[in-house]
Amino acid sequence: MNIYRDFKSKIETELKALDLPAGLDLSRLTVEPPRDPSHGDLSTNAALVLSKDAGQKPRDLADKLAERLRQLPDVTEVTVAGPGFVNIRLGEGVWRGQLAGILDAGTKFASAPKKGVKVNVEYVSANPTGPMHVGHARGAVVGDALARLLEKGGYDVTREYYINDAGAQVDVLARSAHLRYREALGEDIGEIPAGLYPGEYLKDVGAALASKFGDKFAKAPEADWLAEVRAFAIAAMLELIKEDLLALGVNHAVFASERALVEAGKVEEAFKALEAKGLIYTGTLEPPKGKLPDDWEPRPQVLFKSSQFGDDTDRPLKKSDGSWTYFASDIAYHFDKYERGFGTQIDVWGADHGGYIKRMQAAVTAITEGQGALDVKICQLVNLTENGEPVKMSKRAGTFVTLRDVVDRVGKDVVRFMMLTRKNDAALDFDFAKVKEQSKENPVFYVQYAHARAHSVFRNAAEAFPGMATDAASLAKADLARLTDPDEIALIKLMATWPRTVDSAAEAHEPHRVAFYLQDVAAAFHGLWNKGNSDVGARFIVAGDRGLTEARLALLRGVTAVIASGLDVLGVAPVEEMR
RNA sequence: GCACCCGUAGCUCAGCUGGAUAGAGCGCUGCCCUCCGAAGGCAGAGGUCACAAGUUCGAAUCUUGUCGGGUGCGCCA
Repeated sequence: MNIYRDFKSKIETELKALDLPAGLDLSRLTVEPPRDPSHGDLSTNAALVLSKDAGQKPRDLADKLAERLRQLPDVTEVTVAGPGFVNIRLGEGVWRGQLAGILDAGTKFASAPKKGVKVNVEYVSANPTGPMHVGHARGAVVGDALARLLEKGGYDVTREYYINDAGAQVDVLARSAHLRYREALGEDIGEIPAGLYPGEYLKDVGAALASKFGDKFAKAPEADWLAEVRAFAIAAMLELIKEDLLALGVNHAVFASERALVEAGKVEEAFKALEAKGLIYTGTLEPPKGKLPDDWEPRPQVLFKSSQFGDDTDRPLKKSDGSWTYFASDIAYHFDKYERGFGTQIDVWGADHGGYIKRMQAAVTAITEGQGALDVKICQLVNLTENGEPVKMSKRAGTFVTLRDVVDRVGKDVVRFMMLTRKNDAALDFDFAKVKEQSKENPVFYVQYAHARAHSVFRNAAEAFPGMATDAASLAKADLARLTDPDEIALIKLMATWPRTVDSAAEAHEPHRVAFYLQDVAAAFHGLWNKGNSDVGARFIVAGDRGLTEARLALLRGVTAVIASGLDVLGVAPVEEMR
């Protein structure tokens, strides 16, 4: 249920009855809560948007529309304001009905009907060469919350992880693991040579290799063991990564292997598809302006005409030794996703990949002939601090903060919520001390506290009114007409915008909006609560008035449902007590 | 040099894809607990939305330019 959407279609119906020219463009028509509640409950810009095509002055058109809207049931007042806004006020019964609907639907309240649209969200996709660090956490949370948000918005979502297991870095991994393997066999390997991964986590892999292969590969030339050791090490690293992701509550349905893609000939296929469209040629790129790389020299390369699709320059698909670039296999991967039915694709990348967006979108447009759409969400850096002091991170000094460290220290719910308190493309501060603080400065606490506070009332109600049922189904039968306080109605109105929030956040691919919405709901709730401090009659539990108490508990039930529903989108568990 | 992101209250940030008098937290000032959790709330002060043009009924939001900050920039993934 979405009251704003319902009224939009009602308004469209009334517009049709106004005898306006046919074929009006209604795409810009909006029905939303006005910023200033004193203007009304709903506001539409219909007259402003349509006046030109309708050949009427906005105010005249607005007056005619207003006259018709006044006839609708539930509408108590319609006014025309400003340049031609039509403001509608609804009876309180409508809002109480919204609350009843929330109690009925519970956490499913804002779940949109299935759209039958497949969306692929690819996120994390960290190289399988070691455990994940904090930098990966944000992408993991943003991607996962986005997937949950889209599901709630009615999309058919697939969560995917692209394993970069075909490049040079996994060969380095294999060599590093082989060294640890010799170490496990008792050899003194000394210092880890530069260029190899020094991490301790590879010791386990070395030991496992030793028990699996014995000394079979100890003295063998690299060509004999590279493929086997590489596959073994990659598998081990993926297990590590999956454990870390699980600790964060992140679970991908599909792990797509770059190597498998290459071996299946998909890169070749994608290349030929582009070639057939005349988008491949051999040429020499202009040198980059400004600082030239030291070893720059002009070279002919196999290029894709990405500049025809909005990119700044054409991009190479093959290295000079004839092998594919990473870009080439990435095109194949995105084409593969398209062929698997994903017309809408979303990638969540780290900030350092910003320069890669245009070429990837160009490639998707080209190879799907404009049918596929790729949105890329870039996650900016997370600045870790402890009481305001930056946490220094250095791989060499061993002060490297892994994702697991952070989750173990503050818990997955705190990490998840905090990562969503900023737009993904803005940098984020994460202070170890602050995120555990129990005060209103800490948004995680503030929202959880609201949920817990409401539950404390349910617990206390049983004492004040023995036998009173506080479950949603029972409270739905309460006489909601007892809710007359303007702040109570205002809270219901805010809850009624939850489906709207889901829709718009899902459409914009912006899960952070949910986190902000929850803070608004929590604030409205805390405000209502505090009215009870000075005015005993304003409390939720009113001694001697069972009916009023039931009605207010119904309101609280609605609040907990909306908060729990919102937290669920973020992947955060609601708490009922905070002792 | 080019591209992308950013510039909103003293500070940290929202702003519902163009709407009406631009919001919240922190900090500052003044209030509210014999009482459901004060781990909270109420009120006040604080703004040329970096700047300048443009688009239109209407711009923090879209276009262009300028200034300031960040990131990236031919065979790394």
